[in-house]
Amino acid sequence: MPTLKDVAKLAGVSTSTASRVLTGAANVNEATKARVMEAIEKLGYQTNFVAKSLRQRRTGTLALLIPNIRNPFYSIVTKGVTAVAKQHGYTVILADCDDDLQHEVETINRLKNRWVDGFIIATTSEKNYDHLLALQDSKIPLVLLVRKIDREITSVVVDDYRGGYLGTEYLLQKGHRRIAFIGGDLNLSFNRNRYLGYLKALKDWGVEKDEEIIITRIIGHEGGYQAVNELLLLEKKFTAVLCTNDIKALGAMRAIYDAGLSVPRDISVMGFDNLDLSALSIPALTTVAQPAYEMGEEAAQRVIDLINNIKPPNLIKLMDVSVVERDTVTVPPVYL
Amino acid sequence: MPTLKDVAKLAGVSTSTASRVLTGAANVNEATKARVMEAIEKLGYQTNFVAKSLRQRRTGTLALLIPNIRNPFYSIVTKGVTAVAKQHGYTVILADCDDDLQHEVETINRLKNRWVDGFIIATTSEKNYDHLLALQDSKIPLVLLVRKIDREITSVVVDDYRGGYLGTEYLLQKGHRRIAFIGGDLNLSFNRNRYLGYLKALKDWGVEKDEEIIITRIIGHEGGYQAVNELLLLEKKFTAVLCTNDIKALGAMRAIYDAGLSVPRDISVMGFDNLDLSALSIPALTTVAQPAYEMGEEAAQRVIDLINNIKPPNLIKLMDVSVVERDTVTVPPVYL
DNA sequence: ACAACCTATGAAATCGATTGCAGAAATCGA
DNA sequence: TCGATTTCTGCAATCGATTTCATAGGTTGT
Repeated sequence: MPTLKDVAKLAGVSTSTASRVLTGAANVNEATKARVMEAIEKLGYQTNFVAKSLRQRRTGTLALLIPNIRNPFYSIVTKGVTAVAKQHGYTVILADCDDDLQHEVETINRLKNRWVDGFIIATTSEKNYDHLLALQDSKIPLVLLVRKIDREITSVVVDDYRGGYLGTEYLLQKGHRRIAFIGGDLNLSFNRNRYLGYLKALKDWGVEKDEEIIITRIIGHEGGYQAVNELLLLEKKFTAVLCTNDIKALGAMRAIYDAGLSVPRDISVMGFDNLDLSALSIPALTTVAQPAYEMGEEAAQRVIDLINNIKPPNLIKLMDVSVVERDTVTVPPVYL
Repeated sequence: MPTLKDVAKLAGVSTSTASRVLTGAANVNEATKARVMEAIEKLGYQTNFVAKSLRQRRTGTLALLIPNIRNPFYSIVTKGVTAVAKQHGYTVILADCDDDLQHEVETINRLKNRWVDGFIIATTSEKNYDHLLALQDSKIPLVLLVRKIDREITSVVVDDYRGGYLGTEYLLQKGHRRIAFIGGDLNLSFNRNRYLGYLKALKDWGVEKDEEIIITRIIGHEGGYQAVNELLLLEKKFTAVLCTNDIKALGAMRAIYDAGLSVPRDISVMGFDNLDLSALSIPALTTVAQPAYEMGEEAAQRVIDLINNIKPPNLIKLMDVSVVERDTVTVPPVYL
């Protein structure tokens, strides 16, 4: 691989001048510039980014930490991040933390030593965030994504409260009054907010909440399946289920199907996320859509702004949600 | 951030000695070593990888290029790669090429300048591979993944021929004789091999192939949907469909469902991939499983071996496949 | 014509580590 | 005891770019 020295020699100038041509610095004679360009062309020279990084103390890389890339939501987020990063000439280092806090802490450390210019982090745990505060203190630009903590850190999150509200409201508008809730760990802010949105919608429509058809701490597909089975055992009638993600909703649908009931004729199901697979299920899942791609874009834009010392107008960007109507919600059966 | 110089000063030694302690070089006095370690501890020193990379001419990073991270198959592959990379102290740069050859070429160039130690590439196009040959020539370790080209390059691919054969055989064993085929572009080796496996199984069982129920060049969910609709119009009876991926299979299932028929009672459906979502569909999809995670692991191991000048025993690693029995395949309806 | 000021360029320092070479100190052998 | 060998350490070069500083030569203004 040719170096700048080779280019300079061929062009008959010093490396300083050759470098000036590359960086587009002002004072370079047109003729010399042309000679240098020619040499660059002839040798097929390309800047060595490692050397450049060392000298400039910046590497042109962004780190993106996510809990688990197998969750399709995060692969869409990732695409949004990389698209914007590429536009601005940044390379993205993707780190999958395997839903493990320890892993996350180690990764941050490792990448710090590699002089990553900025971090975008969808943290595994919202409770233990000492490492995030430490990172913030070390002055490396940091943007939190999806998950946020209770401190002054630039964040991009979805309006989960509104999402919970809209999803519930949609069911209420269809005529449902007995709406079961299948959610995740309420210690995570997004789960909690979706739940609060659900409660608020019920309240606004004058529907009494019923603790018995509210199930939380549910994880994954199997969790959704089990939750519905429990609900069906209760013999308490419910005509719709609001799930806090699409995966749980698919598990719920299977339980309903296995019980010999039909979606949406007997029970309507509502998801949350709008993953690709929600359009593929049979019947196709009605769900609250999160703008995953846009969130990735926004986070990347923000971290790049921080790198360039541009302060964002607001610390926390709340992304909007919307209901995507498909085939798992209909009016409730008359026998209620 | 403290540098090695700071450490050396605090320990009262030269940077050379401090460096020797870090790199674990032989001749360092135990007492000095201890003093240096103490200084490292006290300052919280951590090696600067940019400087280290420049001097050692290696960066400790691997590049993983994939066509599209939204394809869940590749997110599993990615996890396999990163797991092994981490074990060996490598950081992975993931590049999503958006199914675009030009994008792939540019990315390779960009990463070359960053002195990536090795490349793992699931190339977008198997036809245009000049850039891959050039990369091979530049002596940077390279492993091809999933997609392969017709040259002497270390590759990790799945035994697609056997996959096509096994899937078909499974249907034949269940009693099916009229098996439709819904496949992708036969110019891609994996599609072609799956198709050839299908033909061979038919032949081995003495079943005549029928071009009319063989549809190729199908893309995605919608493609699978359309393909089945065309097949149903033919009024040629078929009792099973072999799809060359799970997404197409889900599209096929929806078409069958929309036609008022039932899977598997009227028509059996077989997929290929064994994505997470194939377990979530209703009924759950019977499919030919590819060991995506293991392929990622294998590719990472191979590229690391190449970096360390360990030659692999065979140039092309053929990963095994297996049929995962779920609920979309049963014996054909009697009326045939 | 002379001071003041540009313009264009090169020499050398710098980023932060690793490593070849040389030499001091310690150990060994006879 | 003296030379030979081994052990340990430091100096300085190196990786490949960027950037500060100095300066030669040219231009401008008065």
